[in-house]
Amino acid sequence: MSQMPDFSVLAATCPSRTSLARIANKWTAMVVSVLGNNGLMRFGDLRTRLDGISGKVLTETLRDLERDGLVTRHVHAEIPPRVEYELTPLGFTLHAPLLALCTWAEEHITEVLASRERYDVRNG
Amino acid sequence: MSQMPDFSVLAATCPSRTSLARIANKWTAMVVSVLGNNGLMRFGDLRTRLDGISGKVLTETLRDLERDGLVTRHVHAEIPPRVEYELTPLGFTLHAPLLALCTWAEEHITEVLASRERYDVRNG
DNA sequence: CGGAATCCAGATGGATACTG
DNA sequence: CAGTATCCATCTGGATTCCG
Repeated sequence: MSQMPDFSVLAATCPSRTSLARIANKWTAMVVSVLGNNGLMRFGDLRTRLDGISGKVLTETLRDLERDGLVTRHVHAEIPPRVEYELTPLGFTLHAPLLALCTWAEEHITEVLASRERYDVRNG
Repeated sequence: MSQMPDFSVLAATCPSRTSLARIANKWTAMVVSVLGNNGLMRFGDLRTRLDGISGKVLTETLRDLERDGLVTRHVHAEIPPRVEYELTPLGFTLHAPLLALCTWAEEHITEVLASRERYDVRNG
């Protein structure tokens, strides 16, 4: 039978690590979660939903996701312009895992905050 | 019935976003994956396993994980010193989700690389 | 051995102004 | 509206050195 090359994110020069760096990222998790929940979304709506993100960072995040094949960009020839984004099938395979991270953060923040307080009291 | 406060990572000032920023991170994903697979591990072994990580970054990552209650640090009074790390029960709840991200990167890197090439040809 | 401290180059990210 | 371009402050992370 044919042999798949062995990729490991643990190897410093393995290309898979560059992909991990993109998906294991705060904004990526939020963008993929929101796009996965809502389907097609305009740039501006995405920006509003991801409270606090700057236009520059959202643009860069979306462009990187598009480059990796996780998001599709739809430009409409209208004035004013309308640009919409949606997950590709590949991107959608990340929706559940990344949404899980967002949900984890929300569900466990009370424990995390308590741990931080204990840690900060013990130390400086 | 009692009411849980609503936490949302989508809200810029919600503390859960600080927790998401910590867990949705390349090195966190790798550290938690490796610790979850191997149990108790020495600092040096972890450093060797996470090929390419600098001592400084590994120290900081582990300290932040410890502060958030995801990792425990065990210091042994020996010469030379031995320091071991392991996931807490809370940290272990992240093992499967974060390992899934590492595995995703390895399993889909071929598609991702192909997409990057197409993108780079179309654009500059 | 497992750090802490220091130094420093480069990446990141915000604010602002401008454009099709 | 959805960017792009520019400027600039901050953060990140590597390399090196030193210590218990």
